[in-house]
Amino acid sequence: MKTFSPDDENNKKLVDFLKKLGLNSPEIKIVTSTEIEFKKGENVCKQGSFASYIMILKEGWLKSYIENIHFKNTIFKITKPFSIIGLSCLYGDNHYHFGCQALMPSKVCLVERTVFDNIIKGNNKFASEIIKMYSNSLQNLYDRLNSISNKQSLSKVCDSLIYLSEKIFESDTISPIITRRDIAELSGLATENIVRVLAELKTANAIAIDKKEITILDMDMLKRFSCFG
Amino acid sequence: MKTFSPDDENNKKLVDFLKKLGLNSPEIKIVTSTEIEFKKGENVCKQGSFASYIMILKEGWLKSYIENIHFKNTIFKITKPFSIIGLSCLYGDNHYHFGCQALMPSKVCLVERTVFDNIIKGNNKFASEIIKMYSNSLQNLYDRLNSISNKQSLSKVCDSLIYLSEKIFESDTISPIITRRDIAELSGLATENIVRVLAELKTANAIAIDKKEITILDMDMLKRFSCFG
DNA sequence: AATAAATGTTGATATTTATCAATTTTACTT
DNA sequence: AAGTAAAATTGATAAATATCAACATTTATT
Repeated sequence: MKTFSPDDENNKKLVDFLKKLGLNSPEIKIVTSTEIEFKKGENVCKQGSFASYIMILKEGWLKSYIENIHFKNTIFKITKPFSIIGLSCLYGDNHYHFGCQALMPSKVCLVERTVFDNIIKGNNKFASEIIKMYSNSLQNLYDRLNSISNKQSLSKVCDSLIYLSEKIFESDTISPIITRRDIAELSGLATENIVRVLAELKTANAIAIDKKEITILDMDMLKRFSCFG
Repeated sequence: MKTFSPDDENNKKLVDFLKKLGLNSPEIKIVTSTEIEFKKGENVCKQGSFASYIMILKEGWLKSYIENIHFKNTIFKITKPFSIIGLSCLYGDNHYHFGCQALMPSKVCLVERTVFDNIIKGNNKFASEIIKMYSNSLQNLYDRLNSISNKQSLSKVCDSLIYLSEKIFESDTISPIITRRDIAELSGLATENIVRVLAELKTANAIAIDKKEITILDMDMLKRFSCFG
């Protein structure tokens, strides 16, 4: 008698995801052969280090960020399964231009860059799907840049909350795995200001706060604040 | 007797560029069939409008930017021939997520999105080259985000000058087609601050200013300021 | 369960940058 | 070449945000 563990279930979903991207069974076998576990807070990749791998997030949550000299990070993406991380390093100067850290215990498949590249070159459907991911990544970065570069704190925080709710958690509730500091680094602000803006939004009944969990009560209001600048 | 105009010369270079990307003669014919001229200051594409075309810059210079409600733009890229613009719109929600304007009289080849997509799907070498461009675009956006989100004005301006000198003009001299306002929008600062920081850099003998033309005298110093944060 | 460590919160203050206003210089148009 | 428009510059001021310090709360560890 065969028993199904949560892991089997997850494996099946991963294979489905990869099939939809156009990979055949041998290719799927190749890209899922190396699996690594990361604890909460562990570095999945370090900015500046040699970019040997493209990573496929199989389980857990990650944050990708750019770090500057004074250890002040800018998070530009939160990722959930199943996502591919490191596409920007597929070509270029061979180094990761960003850091990536696990927000909770996570499992990641590592695929050597050259292997990944060869699959792309031999599989048009897959190449096309990868290009779609690049398009999305660029659009996401444009959105971040727009928010961070020419808006004020209230709008920035609203943008971050909208991003987390709509794009990441697909829920009114933002998981407590996201800290105030994460929101700060996502918004390009200091943590203390996040706390203050969140308090404002709570007073305006736009959000509810239960310890670290934030629930969006009035998305329209957040969007108005976001547009207002 | 055949006479060569500057335009013929330019056509030849464009064809060479496209050949290197892996396009064959019929494909080159297709992507260069529609050519449009833009005057200085004209919109090449407008943020929010329907994204029908991928654009190939054949002659001139363009700036790509994100505009917010209060008409405060953030330039994220300056482009010179030969560059492909609009790759982020190849898939997705069918709208340009950025605006693009001619910095001087420019010529652009328009390629319908679907046509471009079909070529990618049938030409592995070209797909691979396009993916390289996506990688570069992402890396450039990471750099911009890093500069704009967690540095101070001096460092931001240095980043912009380094970008313009090394990546764009490939010269110590930054062309006067770049205005103070352009540098401001590239750095995420107000124009008045750009003037002040440039004056500072001039005093420090890091740059020389002749009207609108800026010459970098001490790149090392700029890089130190850039890193300092 | 107790303790330590990390995260969150609040108020006061300093710093940075934007804005505004006035003027000069440069570029464009006829 | 004159006149107009656009861009650059300067100083003064206002606004926004970061920083610092002190403390509270939550989470992790033994």
